Amino acid sequence: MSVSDPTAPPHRSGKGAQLREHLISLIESGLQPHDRMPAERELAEAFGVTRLTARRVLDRLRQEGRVYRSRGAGTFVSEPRIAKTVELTSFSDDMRARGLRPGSLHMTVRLMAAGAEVGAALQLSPRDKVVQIYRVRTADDAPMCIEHSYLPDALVPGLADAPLEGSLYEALASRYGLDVEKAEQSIHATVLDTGAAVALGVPEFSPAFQVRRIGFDARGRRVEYAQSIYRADRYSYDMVIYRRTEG
Amino acid sequence: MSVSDPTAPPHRSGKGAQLREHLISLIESGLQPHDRMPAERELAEAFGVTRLTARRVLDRLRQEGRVYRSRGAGTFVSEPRIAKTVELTSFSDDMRARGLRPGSLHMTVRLMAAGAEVGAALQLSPRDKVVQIYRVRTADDAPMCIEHSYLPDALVPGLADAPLEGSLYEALASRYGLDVEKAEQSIHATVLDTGAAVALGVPEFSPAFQVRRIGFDARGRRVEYAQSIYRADRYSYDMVIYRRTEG
DNA sequence: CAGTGGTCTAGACCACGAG
DNA sequence: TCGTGGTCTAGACCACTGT
Repeated sequence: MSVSDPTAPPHRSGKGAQLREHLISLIESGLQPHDRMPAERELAEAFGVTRLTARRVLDRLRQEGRVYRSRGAGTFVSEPRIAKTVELTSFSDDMRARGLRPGSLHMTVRLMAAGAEVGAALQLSPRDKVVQIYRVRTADDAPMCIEHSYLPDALVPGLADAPLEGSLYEALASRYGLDVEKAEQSIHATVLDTGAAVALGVPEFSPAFQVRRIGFDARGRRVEYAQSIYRADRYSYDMVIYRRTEG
Repeated sequence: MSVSDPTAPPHRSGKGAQLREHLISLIESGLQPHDRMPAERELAEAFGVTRLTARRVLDRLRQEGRVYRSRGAGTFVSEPRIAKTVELTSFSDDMRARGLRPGSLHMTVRLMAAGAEVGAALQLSPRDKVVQIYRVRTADDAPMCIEHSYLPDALVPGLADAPLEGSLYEALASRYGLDVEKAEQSIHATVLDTGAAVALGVPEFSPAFQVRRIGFDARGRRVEYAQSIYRADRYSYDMVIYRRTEG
């Protein structure tokens, strides 16, 4: 069948992925918002797949907010997305999605004991070793947020010795085979204390987001605890959310 | 086949829904976190459904964060959720999920011209009529947020005359058949001005969330524009997010 | 009424994980 | 090697929408 490419991740090949690419280009260049998409049976015949395959692709596009579906009527192009779907992204990807160039300042990496707060978040003993990464993250070279990340040293041996560049998540994947698949995140509104205000280059007591995040891999292991402070004047949290489909 | 019940909404009946109920009770009472769930083929045979049906149910449980899946290994129970999945909820449901009793103070309802900001958000002419609903929302009788909601008068005729109690979304569904299925939401960190601080009963310049939301129905019509200010000392935004499954 | 999406059946082959 | 999830085929009946 010559369908498989052992180096490709799941989803990348397969008929569904090809149909998906076609539909996305259709949405982005051929159709207007609220235009009707081809019906499931139509797509199935035109692309030589079964209706189920066409359906899965359309369902995913709906989940992403690109189309909406109405039983008995059809599938329709959504209005252009002004906000991103809620998903887990690295700071780098997040900034690029906003049209900004990500960077880092003042990075320090060190090995330390987890202590109470980090230990509780990562479910380690307070005496267990963690790698702490401190960075001032920049967007178009201006400070955007202060980030403290903590990773269990047992999962990332030697990380403290090899300086990392760019995305931490990419480094975790390539060096340790660790993929952060899920995160629990809590966002608070706060104001900046003196130290944070200086680091971000804004006045003291400016409004800010405080984000605490625990990252999990596919097996449910706690891989990362991150605490970030974002400048509110440059950052807003935009999302598309859906009502639960059922009780 | 006697499967259908004309009064039941989609999903409520059907073999998938029954299997789902069984699996949820399994997760909540029979299994521990990281225990393996029955395999797809096993469930299919035990419940007299095809593997595809069992698979859809498990996939949905994964999407909700209740299980995680690993190719070649199996499907496993997730750790208890300490944060809610991101989904569109009414203020009332949100508060109840946090174990608080929702209420309202100082509600006023009036008919007004949309004007520039509301008109742009709802894609109406600035001279079109909208219903404005102002409420101070309470949790356990203490102020939690200030909310201004705007709805196109053409979609909710007479809403301004009949006082509403409880959830706005429930009233929209029961009186007008309007279901808000999707929302675009933008959250900013800010500090309270004098008027908002007085209404919420906290000091001036206290940190706060400002939330702007546009609600859409299943056909993509703009049904609601809401602007809310939440006290940061009582409110945090908690969520579970997932990494995109593919490029 | 015809056409649409929602659900389901009964199989199949593949890639991956663990023993 | 064997069981798992991931993908796919070729049909079917139902509920709902719009004409």
